[in-house]
Amino acid sequence: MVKPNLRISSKDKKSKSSQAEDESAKRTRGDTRQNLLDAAMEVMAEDESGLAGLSLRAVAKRAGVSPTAFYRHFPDMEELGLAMLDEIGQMLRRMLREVRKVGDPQQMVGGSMLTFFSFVKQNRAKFVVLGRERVGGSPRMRAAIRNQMAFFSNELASDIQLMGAFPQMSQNDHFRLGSLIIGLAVGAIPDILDLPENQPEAEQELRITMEKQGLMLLLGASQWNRHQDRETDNKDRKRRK
Amino acid sequence: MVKPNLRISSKDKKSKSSQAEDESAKRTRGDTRQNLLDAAMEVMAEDESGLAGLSLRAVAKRAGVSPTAFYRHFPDMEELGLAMLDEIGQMLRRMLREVRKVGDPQQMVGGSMLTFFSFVKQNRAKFVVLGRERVGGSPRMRAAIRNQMAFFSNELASDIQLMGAFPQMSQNDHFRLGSLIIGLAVGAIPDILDLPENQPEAEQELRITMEKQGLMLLLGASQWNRHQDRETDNKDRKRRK
DNA sequence: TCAATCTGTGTACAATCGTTAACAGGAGAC
DNA sequence: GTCTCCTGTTAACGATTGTACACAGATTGA
Repeated sequence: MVKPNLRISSKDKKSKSSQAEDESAKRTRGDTRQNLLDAAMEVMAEDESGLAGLSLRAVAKRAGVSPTAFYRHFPDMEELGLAMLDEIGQMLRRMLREVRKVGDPQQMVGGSMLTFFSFVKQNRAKFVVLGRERVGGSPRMRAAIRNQMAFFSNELASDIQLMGAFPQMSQNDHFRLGSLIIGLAVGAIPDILDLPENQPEAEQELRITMEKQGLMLLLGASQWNRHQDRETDNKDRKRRK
Repeated sequence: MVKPNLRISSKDKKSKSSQAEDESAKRTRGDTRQNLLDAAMEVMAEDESGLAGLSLRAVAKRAGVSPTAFYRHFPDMEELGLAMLDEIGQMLRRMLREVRKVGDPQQMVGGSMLTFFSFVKQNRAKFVVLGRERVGGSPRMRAAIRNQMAFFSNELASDIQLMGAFPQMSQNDHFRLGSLIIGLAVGAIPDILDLPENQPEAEQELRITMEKQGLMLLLGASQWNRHQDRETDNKDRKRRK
């Protein structure tokens, strides 16, 4: 089983990251590093290339800075990518905190989909990066993303376990359920991102589908042990810690 | 591999590349178009960029052809990408045919994961393209992939429906189940592709997880209507073609 | 106060990019 | 035979790329 090794933000210097989304204002003064990060995400979201195909000069120009200034903050594009991932991780943890307030699994899944939706729409660029680099990025990038996802699967799993809804389900299977739910959400990212703008019914449709699918998962989990028992629990006693 | 080569001062440039790779045998003569397609997929699989960041010249060189020859077959890189998708679709349909031989849903899910695994490993480059362009590609590309996936969800759904395992489940919910399973498989693509080479136990672990997750889905589906009935069956009047 | 360190600038250069243009060999139709 | 596509070539272009270098103001520490 994957052990999540969460990479905490490395540098945490001023970290006065402005939450305001005003494009022009936030670029006017100071923190070039942050501007470069934001610029990179913007360019990636508009343009249709991955981090690998991202032009250093384009990023610098978008950040309102000369190309060579880039090297003052990042030795590499990949390093910038990893820094982006830190930001994305923070955002995701914020999301997790919002999801965690509920105490009932069923309600939690339903509500989670709602928060997930709003987070994707509010942090569009970040999710573009996330979804894109998960498959296309460098090995380091992919590994980092996989870690993030494993971390969330774990958190989700232990949340559900603490709720005690499925008391006989093993920890491993709790984790599998968690990663199943996370996978459902992550898999829906491209669908959410490509949602037609002025057509709320399509969004509603997708939302309902996701909610129903989430409930289906939970329902399966609730029957899991019963099923496992009937199946004369064959090859699952190999590791149960 | 020996071209006519009757120009006066030819440089014999491909003497090196013609021997090293097993792949190069198939592009010795004839069908340049196919060679370009294969070359593009190879470059994409090795390189870590999407189709957008793919160099026309690199593809041409890999195909053993001059850059300008590209235009004889494709006006555009995107057009080549769509052609690639056609090939990928064929491959997927081949896979579907192999999966369909089973008559029992539970067995089918278990077996499907196996065939899926072997297909991913056998067609690595194609799955790299598929997973990557699903999120990062051009709108046309993304739409085409979404279509493919919807097609497969549909096929899978009607297969399951024909088996009659969940008689009271609506067609819509059958479709949701289908896309849930497809999503599970697609979501696992990056995990499978990144599997360490010489470590079969990790692969086995992933396979078990996928199988269990698939079964969890089915289990949830089997309880679906019971649950729905209890839930004061809300409105589910959507259209599907 | 002087010196050092950051952080930005502009210039420059070699590679590589996509694309156009002119041209040549081969194959089939006549 | 000739004529005409089809498919490949080389040469060349202008643009854009990443990066190295030298330099300048601003901040900081002594």
